[in-house]
Amino acid sequence: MASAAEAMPDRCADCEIRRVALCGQIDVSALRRLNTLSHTERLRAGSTLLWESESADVVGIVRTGLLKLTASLEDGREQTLGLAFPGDFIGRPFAADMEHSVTAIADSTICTFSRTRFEALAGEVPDLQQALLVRTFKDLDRARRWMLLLGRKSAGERVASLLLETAEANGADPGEPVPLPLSRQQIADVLGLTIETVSRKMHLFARSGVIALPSLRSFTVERPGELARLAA
Amino acid sequence: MASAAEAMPDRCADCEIRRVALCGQIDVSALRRLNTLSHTERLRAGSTLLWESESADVVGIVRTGLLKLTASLEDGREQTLGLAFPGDFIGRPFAADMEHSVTAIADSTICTFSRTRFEALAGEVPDLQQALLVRTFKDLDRARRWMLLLGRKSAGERVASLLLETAEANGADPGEPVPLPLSRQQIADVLGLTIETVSRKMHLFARSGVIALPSLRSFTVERPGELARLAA
DNA sequence: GCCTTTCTTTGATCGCGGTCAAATCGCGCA
DNA sequence: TGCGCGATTTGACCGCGATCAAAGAAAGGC
Repeated sequence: MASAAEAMPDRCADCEIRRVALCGQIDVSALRRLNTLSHTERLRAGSTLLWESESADVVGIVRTGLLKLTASLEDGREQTLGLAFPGDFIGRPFAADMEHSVTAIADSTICTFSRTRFEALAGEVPDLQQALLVRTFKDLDRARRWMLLLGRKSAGERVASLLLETAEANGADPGEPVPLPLSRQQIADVLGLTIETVSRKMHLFARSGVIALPSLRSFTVERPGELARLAA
Repeated sequence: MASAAEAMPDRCADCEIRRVALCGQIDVSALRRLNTLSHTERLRAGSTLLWESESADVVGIVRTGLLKLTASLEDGREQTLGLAFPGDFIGRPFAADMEHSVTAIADSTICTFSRTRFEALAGEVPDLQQALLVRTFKDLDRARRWMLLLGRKSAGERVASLLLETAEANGADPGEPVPLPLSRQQIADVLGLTIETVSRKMHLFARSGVIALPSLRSFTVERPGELARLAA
């Protein structure tokens, strides 16, 4: 039994993402302080939490759902810069303006914190700052690996790469259906392609027996080795 | 006059990058501790300091020169993921393996540190860790902005963007020559294009009077507004 | 259930940028 | 100054992926 001084906040006690998120890397007293700053934000699919080139006064940790980070050109062309899964950190401590928008793809809940108060707490809790640093390095490496895909891979290689990563992230065995949380347009925005090209390549792979497409929002990997080869 | 206890290390006293680098964000006593860990590494243009997918036991701060971060596919296609200018931090604290190579483009000098010792010091000096965090956020936003270029911009827009950024980074006025530290191949690797396309677009802009190409390794901006428009 | 709306698929065509090839430039060096 | 080699430019051509257009399939509303 934990004493009153060590009690974990109710909201955190049964939170499954604590084992993968920042808040699982700090001790209970720091967690209690972090929790006093936090508000739970519920976001419907399609609504935007933070806007590109506007100042943002909140940061947060994704609790449930799925969000995308995007940047756009004036003429409307859009590129998805990354996805934020449960446990991921969003927002920019120590910077006023956002360089990208953050929009919910699925209904999502986010533990949000005042940016300035989070910054202050990070300054006082080295474990928190270090966990955030390690996570940011991972995000940077993820972003850079995606640059190789965007700069040098063909359309087929891009689609195969995404399918492979999705299947692996789900730990799916060959033949087992893998949920696909993104629409065709969202896949195109992630891969830097058009919706038509995405559709064509997926059905090309399906016709050749590498994958199957049992429904719009799922797929199965029939020949993992071949899919890996196609991803280059 | 500083007392002996506060004396700045000789190597740092006259170092011009201290005002832009991590080492300028920490107090003198922490700087002295950091300095005791450091070795000066001299790198000839073309030689590689850190290798993709190999473990790295050093991190460092670029002092002079210019380096590139690159990732490759098995078949030899290469993408430049970023450039490291004087003051930039390279390497991955808290991670054993590199996800990209770090190669000198020009002769360079780097203050290097044992990765594990740097990690230990960062844990003891919150200012150091915070400065590294802020720098990493900036690197992440830089990388993500480049993703928009790689995913959604045309060849002409990519070339114009690079020329514009280079001119702005040099604070060059219209008509004034801007040094171009990259070869055509290196430009192509940064932009996700081929050398032929880069050459064609640069000469197209020169013929239309937007820029001039007085030498292979320099250019001038003749019509800044038009160049900005071309960058989209 | 049926209708509307939106998303996806498929087809036809076009143009950008890659590929292959050759000429030319520029720099180091004898 | 002329030579040699790598880097750059230029040309010809082609294929990939974008664009435009239309049909088909799901999803939501009444």
